[in-house]
Amino acid sequence: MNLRDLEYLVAISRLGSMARASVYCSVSQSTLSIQIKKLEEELGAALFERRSRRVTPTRTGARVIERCERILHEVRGIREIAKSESDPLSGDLRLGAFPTLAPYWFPRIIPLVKERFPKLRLQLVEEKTGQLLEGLAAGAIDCAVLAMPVEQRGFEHRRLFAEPFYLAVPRDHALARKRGGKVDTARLSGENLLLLEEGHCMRGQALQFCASRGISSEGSYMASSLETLRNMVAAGQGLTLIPKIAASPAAATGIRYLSFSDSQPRREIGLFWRTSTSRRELFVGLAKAMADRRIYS
Amino acid sequence: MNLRDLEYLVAISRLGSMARASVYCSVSQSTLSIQIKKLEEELGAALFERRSRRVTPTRTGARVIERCERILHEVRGIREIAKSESDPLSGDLRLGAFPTLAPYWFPRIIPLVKERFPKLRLQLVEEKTGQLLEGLAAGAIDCAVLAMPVEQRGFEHRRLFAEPFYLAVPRDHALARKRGGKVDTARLSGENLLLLEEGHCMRGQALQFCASRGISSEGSYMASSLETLRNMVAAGQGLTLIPKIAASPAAATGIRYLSFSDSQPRREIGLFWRTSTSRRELFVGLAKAMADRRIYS
DNA sequence: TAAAAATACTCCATAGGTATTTTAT
DNA sequence: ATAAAATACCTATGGAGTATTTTTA
Repeated sequence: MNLRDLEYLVAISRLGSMARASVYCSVSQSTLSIQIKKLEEELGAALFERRSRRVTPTRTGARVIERCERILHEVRGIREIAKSESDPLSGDLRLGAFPTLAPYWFPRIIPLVKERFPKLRLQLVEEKTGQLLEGLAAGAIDCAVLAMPVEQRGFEHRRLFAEPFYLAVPRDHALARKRGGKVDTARLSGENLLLLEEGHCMRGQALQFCASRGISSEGSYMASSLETLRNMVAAGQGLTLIPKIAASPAAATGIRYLSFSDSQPRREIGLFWRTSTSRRELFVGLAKAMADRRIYS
Repeated sequence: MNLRDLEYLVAISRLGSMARASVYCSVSQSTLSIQIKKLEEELGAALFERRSRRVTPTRTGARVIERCERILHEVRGIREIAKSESDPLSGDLRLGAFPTLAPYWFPRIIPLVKERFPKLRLQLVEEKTGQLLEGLAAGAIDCAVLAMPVEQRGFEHRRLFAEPFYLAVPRDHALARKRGGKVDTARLSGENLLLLEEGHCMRGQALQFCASRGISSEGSYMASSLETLRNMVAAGQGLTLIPKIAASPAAATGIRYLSFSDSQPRREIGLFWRTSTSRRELFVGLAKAMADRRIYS
């Protein structure tokens, strides 16, 4: 059996004649005659009654042809799907980002994607880096915005931007009074740096920052979000690092954000996808658009 | 595109590997690789992502494979239909009969068919001969019980039985008093023979009977059924012919049925089907069973 | 290095064509 | 006599095989 055979069946049934159907199918009459005969032999049942002026389906044939029509409809559906998604800039796109970036960054790139890739249906996924990598590897996510570097193999990426961390201090803290809003890391010894809980990539970055500068990070409490950290700082529990994108003035109640007068800690952000993807072209384009766009308003 | 290709798609998707799917499909790995590539080219879309350890469907591929599974399910359905109906003694059978036979004969052959052709689903159609011939020719009816001869070409038949006509007379009629329940056609001149309306094959038979024996048949009223004719006879409106099968004692209220002492009028009944049918075997068998069965209890 | 897919080539089964015969009206 | 399907015979496309190369972890 063969999809073409099914088309023959339907055509013969519709036109009531093998000769006419052969014209419709652009094959010879003998081809139809032979193919139908073969199919009947394969199925072990007569599908058509050959009459003098016309060919009519048998009862069995009629039931078979009904199904053929459904099948051919599904096949047309397959071609439609392929056609509509053959444009690499269309279709569903599941984009992941980690929690200390996602809520601040997603709102800014949604309009960008809408404008530059209007046929893309964007689905946003906020997960910690570990989950994102799993999802990416499993194919549940198409691409993800991650802090670099990423150890796991099998991914390709484009760098999007580097983002500085600010030091968040209580408004009434001694450091907050430094003019210029800058602080020297040497001044931080003895301060308590508040950290996010395990699993957040930013926790690692903060720990690295502490380690490289001999700062204590024996946080008695671990926050599960930047917002909690911010509240803790405002409540005078300690200091913390806040990525620039999350340090909007509107969220500065009771807090001052200081940059560093010596070396600025930062995170490098990239867009990652599976090396094996068939949508590489799209992802490269996306990354380019995302890198071009000014993130900080 | 090709049904086999669709099976390949599904197998690869299920097994996550072309090599494993090739074993499952009993073809070589290269065959799958090539066929899938061709299909992807034909559709203009990537269906699988080739990764180092496994092959996974792309978004498009997943949607296509969904449809493939439906299609393959329908195809299995086609094979099922063919298998279940490949037994010529099974399936639906639309059997027609004309109105002066159908209501008396159908009840007697239903048990016969049930017993001898248990897998046959019998559908009974009662129509006048003209309609039956049309339905038969159009394929709406598979076979029909008709009074012979049938002029129209394209049909084959087997004779089932010959059925005598009785003369129905009012119980108090002079003819009813003849001993032995027999009547000579010579005694019928001057009697009024009641007829069925146009379209009933039995009307033609009755007219022929009248013509061949010089009997008047200027019926002022034409009945639409044997039951009406019977009522009219009982009411003393005239005489009529009644086929033996319809002349049960239970239906004899106020009526006597007489046979003829000279030549007995009769109708010959046969089972007819299209010459082009693919179920000839079944119809011949059916006719044989019907002819064997004693009709009159 | 190993495991998988892709490629190169060869072969042949079969869909398809043309010409002709058979069948049924 | 005509119109349609079936058949005979030939061609060629493309599905499938084996052997090998490429790719990626």
